[in-house]
Amino acid sequence: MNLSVAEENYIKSIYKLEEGQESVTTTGLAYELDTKPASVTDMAKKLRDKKLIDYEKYQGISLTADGKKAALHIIRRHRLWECFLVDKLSFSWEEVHEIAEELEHIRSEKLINRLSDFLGNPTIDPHGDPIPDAQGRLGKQRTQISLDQARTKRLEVTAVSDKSNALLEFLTAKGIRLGTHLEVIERYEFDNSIEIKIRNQPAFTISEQVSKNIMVRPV
Amino acid sequence: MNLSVAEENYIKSIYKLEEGQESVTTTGLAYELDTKPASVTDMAKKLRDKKLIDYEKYQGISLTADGKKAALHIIRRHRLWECFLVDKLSFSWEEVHEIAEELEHIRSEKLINRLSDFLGNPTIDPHGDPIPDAQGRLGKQRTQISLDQARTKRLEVTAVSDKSNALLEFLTAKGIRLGTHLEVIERYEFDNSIEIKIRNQPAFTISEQVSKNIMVRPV
DNA sequence: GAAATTATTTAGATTTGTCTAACTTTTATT
DNA sequence: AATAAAAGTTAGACAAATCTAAATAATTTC
Ligand SMILES: [Mn+2]
Ligand SMILES: [Mn+2]
Ligand SMILES: [Mn+2]
Ligand SMILES: [Mn+2]
Repeated sequence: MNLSVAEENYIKSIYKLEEGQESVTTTGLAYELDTKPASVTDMAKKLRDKKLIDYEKYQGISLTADGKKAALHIIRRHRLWECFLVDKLSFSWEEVHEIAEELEHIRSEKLINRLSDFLGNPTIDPHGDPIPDAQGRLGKQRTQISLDQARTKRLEVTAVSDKSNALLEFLTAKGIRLGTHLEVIERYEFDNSIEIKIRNQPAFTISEQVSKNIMVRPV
Repeated sequence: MNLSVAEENYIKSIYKLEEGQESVTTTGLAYELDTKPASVTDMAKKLRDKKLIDYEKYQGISLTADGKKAALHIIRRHRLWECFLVDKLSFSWEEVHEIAEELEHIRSEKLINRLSDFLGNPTIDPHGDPIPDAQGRLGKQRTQISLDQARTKRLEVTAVSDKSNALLEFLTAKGIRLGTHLEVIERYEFDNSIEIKIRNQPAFTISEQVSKNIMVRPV
């Protein structure tokens, strides 16, 4: 199956929406891809013809087994390139998503497997997301929850859900990276903001919007 | 100036043909790009509108200064990616052209300059071709001539003109690489074939077609 | 220098991916 | 249940890149 760049981007976005439990709607996918609902309907028909999605009009979209497999291969490429950019070319984690968005469409099995070897076959990308293997399999992920739901005090940052520049730059500024250990000092019920402390640095407060997008595990 | 993949491929091919002294004709460019003359005429109008080429109907095509600059930037990207594939991912020189043909279109100044640094700012690619700098300037090339025209006996291979799989695999099989030192034993006038010797290995004969595509310098 | 051949351009079609505007279906509200 | 609002689809258009077939220009051959 040889997919166009546009088709690959759709498949990847559908996977992302499905992953977030949301049922995939025409409008939601249009928003995700920064396009119009009419365009989504058109593409949905095409992807259905290629048996990559199940789609009946007015009934929403879901990936078939083939579609899911395709998605995982694109995600593998995306995340491996992100690793390359960060580990080898010293890009920061907020810069890589955009470039990987293009690199992920370079089609060569050999290239991507060599790249993986060159990087030491990493299993998570610079944002803490797991990298599928050459067969498109995801290793079982470590249990992680979002910081706003964590109920223990001492936590380690394992991933970031939102990859926007805005959030990633904010986290960098605050000294929050993958692997950062933090301690919850206080939770304020009023606005669900959280006061946290990193090592010996002075404590500071982060909003619910931020804490929802930081994934952590107890430590 | 934001160019499409198709436009970039045209610009690069025009540069290549101009470089080879040939005047750039519609049919010649169509052949080079594996497309049809009618398509070339269409694209020629578009590139003229963008002021990248001079073109008047029936009068052939030539790059403007802007077009030449654009070409050199694409060539820089192509050749740097080739270096990456060979030096870092251990691809062989006959495998890299095709993949670089896609990678060259990834648009990010920062990416390509970081890549260049990562590779140690190489000045020649795996086929012996010079790599333009970030400003699109080519360093002065070492004087080289094709093996069929060389008049001295002891020579060093500096580049290969033809990048086809067929030739590159042949050269690899014969032990001819960039930097290989060879000695001309005999030139046969009948078919312009040449008998050569590499180090202590037994001499062998290569055809004019091959020797025309091997660039050398006296040593 | 006229005829034949070759090169180039144009006209009209096609595919892919997108859009707007109009229409239809579904869902929410009263 | 009727109506209003939101969500989704269709119809028709457009731009990019390509093609085939037909027309035209340039070049070569005799
Ligand atoms: Mn992409
Ligand atoms: Mn990522
Ligand atoms: Mn290319
Ligand atoms: Mn090369």
